[in-house]
Parts: sequence; structure tokens; C-alpha cells
Amino acid sequence: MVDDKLDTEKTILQAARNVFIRKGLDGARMQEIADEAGINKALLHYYFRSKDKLFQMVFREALSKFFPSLVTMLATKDLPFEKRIEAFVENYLSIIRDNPFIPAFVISELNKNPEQLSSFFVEAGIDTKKVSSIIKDIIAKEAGISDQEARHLVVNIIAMSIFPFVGRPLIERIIFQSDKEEYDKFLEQRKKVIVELIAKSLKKSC
Amino acid sequence: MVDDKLDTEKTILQAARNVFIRKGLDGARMQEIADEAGINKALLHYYFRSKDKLFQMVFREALSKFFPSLVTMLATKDLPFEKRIEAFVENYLSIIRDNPFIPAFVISELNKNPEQLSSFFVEAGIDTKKVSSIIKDIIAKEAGISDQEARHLVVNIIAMSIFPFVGRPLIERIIFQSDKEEYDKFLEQRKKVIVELIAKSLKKSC
DNA sequence: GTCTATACGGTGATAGAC
DNA sequence: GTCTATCACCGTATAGAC
Repeated sequence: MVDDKLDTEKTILQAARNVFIRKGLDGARMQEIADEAGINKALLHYYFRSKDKLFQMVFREALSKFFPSLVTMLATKDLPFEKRIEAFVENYLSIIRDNPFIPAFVISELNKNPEQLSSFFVEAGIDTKKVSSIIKDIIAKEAGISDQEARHLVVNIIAMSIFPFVGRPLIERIIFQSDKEEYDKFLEQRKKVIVELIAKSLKKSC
Repeated sequence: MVDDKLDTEKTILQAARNVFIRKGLDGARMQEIADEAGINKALLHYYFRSKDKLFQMVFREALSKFFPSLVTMLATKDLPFEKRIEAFVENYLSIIRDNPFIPAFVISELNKNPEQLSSFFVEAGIDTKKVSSIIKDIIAKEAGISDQEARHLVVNIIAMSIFPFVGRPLIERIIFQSDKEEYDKFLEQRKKVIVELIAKSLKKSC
């Protein structure tokens, strides 16, 4: 161990991330986290009091990564609309690429326990009204579509970005015969595919 | 109890579905399943030997619903291509609507334990090579696109269909301010939105 | 701060009566 | 087939020595 006493906390958190994201809250074992951190169980409780407290740390951090520059994407009016969508997709995909298991983790835990969200929003200082009004006031207007269409637009973009990651076990086996390399190539093409699809959809038909 | 002895098994299975789909394998408790079925724990083991065996029943059934008429959609050449896509989306969405929690359940369990798939394919008699070659040989040709583009097409359709359900806890709160009715309306519009988007994307640009 | 030892409540599974 | 009682184990959490 090169790390000195003080970053024991960081070591534990990293181990907790690995285990919780792989196994989920219910599937994770404090013993496994301790092993992965190279310490023992008692120390976990010394630093984080309980399993649930430790989980909250990991989960909320993961959830934060999920709110990418959604607001940023929409708030900055510097670029033309389509360029901003492109920037958003690129940014979002790169975040997911760096944390490929976070989306499935967050989705799993959130579906088991949706109430967690309320307290998260409060404590993270996120105003959902603001986000939703931005969609109406900025996206809808700039794209020249209705409020409802703007919501579909946002959901479509996020869906197409995230799904190849959360559905990877299934897609990779069925469509790619478990060829990991082919699948990675496929993922690299996503940005272009999504951006072009969205751009085309925003053009008035002719 | 009106049910006679023989459908105890069905009662148990239904209770197991409810609990496993809500809590996942790790989060589910045999006691809770027994309670929900109105019987006691011992009987669960009498009928299904172990928690894992019972889970497999539920999980595989759920997984089957996930392979919608993917093959059907592609195999039948009766309808013109775009009509077939429309039929597929409609059919797929109605399956999900009837089982709205299945996608998140399957995705969660599959990401925790991807190896389960191999044995499932074998036992369900699913030939993944066939599915993947259908995508190349039928979709790509009829749509006049490359093999790789055909794969993106399939993934996009499924992504846009499933995501509003697995991401519901998040989307509903952020974009719809927890307005359930509004969200249901939104879901009803999905078929039209997806079909039109895909149709537009398949048109040669002008 | 870090360890070992242990308490204590569950949890899956089985034995055995009816 | 269905129940009650019980076992063996595991998992979180804490006590207490160093």
C-alpha cells in the first residue's frame, strides 16, 4: 500500500463503486467491498456508518453523471441549434463511454426505489421545473416544434444514446454474435448516426 | 380460497412474478412471495425446490416477451417494408404497455448476470445467427442500406420503444413534474412519433 | 485508525406432523 | 398438499483491544 492513512476513505469509495455498480444495493456485500479495498469490514462502518450510507454516496454520484450538460446544452445560445444537439450527443456519449455501467445501475436502482429521487433533487439543488420549462421555451421554439414534440425529441436523443449500453448484453449476443470488437465499432458510430437521424427529423419534409 | 389444489402452482408463479419483477433476484424474499401467494414458505420449496429455480421460471418467461415478433416482423414479406416497421413498433409497444416493468427487470438482471443468456438461447431454441443474418439479408436489402446501418436501425427502434418505460422514474419527474396522466398521454404518442421518425430517416434526402 | 471477535436478526431450506 | 418448527448459515453492525 502506497496510499497513506488519509485516502483510506477514497480507497473504500472506489471499492464501493466497483461492487455496487456491478451487483446493485441488494447484491453487494460489505465483505466484498472490504476485500476489494484491502481492508476489513469494521473499517467500512467506521468511515461510513452503514451499508446504506455508503450506497447513497455511490448512487448519488452516479446519478449526477446522468444529468449531463442537459441544461448547459440548452442554456447556451452561442451555437446554432443543430450544432448544440451535436455537442450534446458527443458530450453525453463520451461520459457514458467512460462510465459504461452507470446507466444500467442507475436505471435498476431507480426502478426499485423511485422515491430516492425526490431527496436527491432537493439536496443536489436541482429544479425540475426549470429543466422542463427550458425544454418548452428553448428547444421547442428554436426547433420550431410543439412543446410535446420537444419532449419526444429529448427522450429520443437520450434513448438512442443510452440504450446501446444498458442493452449491451442482449444486443451484443443476438445481433453481433458476442463479437466485442464489432460492438465497439458499432458504438463508435453512434454519435454520427444519432446526430444525422435527429437532424433529418427536424428538417421540414419536402 | 376458491382456487383448488392444482392451481396453487399458478398462484405461486404469479406471486413470484410480482415480487421478483419489483425487487429483483437479490432483493426478493421467499417470505414475501409466500405472503403474496397466501401460503407459506415451505410450500414454495415443495413446488419449486429453490429460490433460484423459481426465479429462472419468472426470468425466462420475461425474457421471452422481450423477443417480440422480431423475427416475424422481418420474415413475413407480405407487407411493404415501412408498413412492417409500423406493425412491429405497434406490436412491440403494446407488449411493453401490458408489461411495463419487464424491460427494466430484464435489463437489470442481465447486466448483473449476462451469462444466463447462453443457456436461455439454447433451451429456448433461439438461433442468434439466424436473427443477425435476417437483419443483414432482409432489412438491409429492403431498406437499401448497409448491414451496419440496418443494425443501427433496429437498435434505434427498440431503444426509442423501450426507453420511455425503463427511464420512466427519471423522465416522469424531470420532464413531466411527476404528472402521471401527462406521461401516459406521452406514451400513447410514442408509436406515431417513432414510426414517423424512422420513415423520414429512410427517405433519401432531397 | 485499524484490527479481531462476536452479537443478533434474518434467510433459504428441510424435517416431520397432519 | 399444506402446515409448523427448526436448522445452518450468512450478513450487517458493534465492542473492545491495540
